[in-house]
Amino acid sequence: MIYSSELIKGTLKTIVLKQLENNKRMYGYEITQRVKELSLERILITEGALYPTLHSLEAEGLVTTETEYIGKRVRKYYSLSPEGKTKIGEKISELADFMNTMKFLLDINPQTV
Amino acid sequence: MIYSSELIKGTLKTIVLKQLENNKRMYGYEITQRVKELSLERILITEGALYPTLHSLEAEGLVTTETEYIGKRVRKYYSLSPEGKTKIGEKISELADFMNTMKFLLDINPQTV
DNA sequence: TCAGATACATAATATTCTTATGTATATTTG
DNA sequence: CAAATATACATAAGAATATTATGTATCTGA
Repeated sequence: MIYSSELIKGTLKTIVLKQLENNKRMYGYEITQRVKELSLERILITEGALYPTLHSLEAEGLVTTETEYIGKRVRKYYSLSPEGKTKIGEKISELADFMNTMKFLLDINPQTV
Repeated sequence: MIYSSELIKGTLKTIVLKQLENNKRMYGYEITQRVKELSLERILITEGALYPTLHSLEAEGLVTTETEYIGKRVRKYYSLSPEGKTKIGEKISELADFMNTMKFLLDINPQTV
């Protein structure tokens, strides 16, 4: 089951920044594959969503980039900037808090996983 | 702290439908006030977001409406349709599942609340 | 009386997604 | 070895849905 896209809206930047926090340096395609794998195929980030998001994060100064060539193919690596490192902590706190509020609002009981 | 609007995107219909499940019959303004109260002022639904959403839910057949006059002032009550009752269960399941995936992706530890 | 709350609605604008398209290289498989 | 698939970037048109602003009107409390 793939999550409906509305759900992912609003969390995409957080997901991307978190991957960069975990892995130091990643390129776009790698992020989509990693998230697909970690989410057991349930979060599929399309290219049309990913690249504008990465460009936006760069414009906000939250990530920095380095372009490399692997053979003849270009690859653009992204890393968290110092501001990005601060931001990801804030975003995760806010999301965690929001999820607790949603659980309460929607009567979702904690699961024993 | 008010949640950033991006977070609420994608969950607004679920929040509204859940309130209607809990309270059988509510009008728009009442929903905004109830959600504001239950969320401890952290989820503020604006009118520009609420009314188009309610109209959309009606167009989808998930809610039915009755208009009443309280004195001279009109009030439009919303109730879940049978399809809406089914839908809210599905939406909450999906959201609960999504939140578990997000916790895992973002290394959010369960809180002892 | 008059400010603020109640109660609906819509329009212009912004954001951000989906879907489609474009370009190109690398790898796997029949 | 040819063709399909995967890798890898990017942008544009269109859709969905939010913000912000505006409009109308009634009710209530200080």
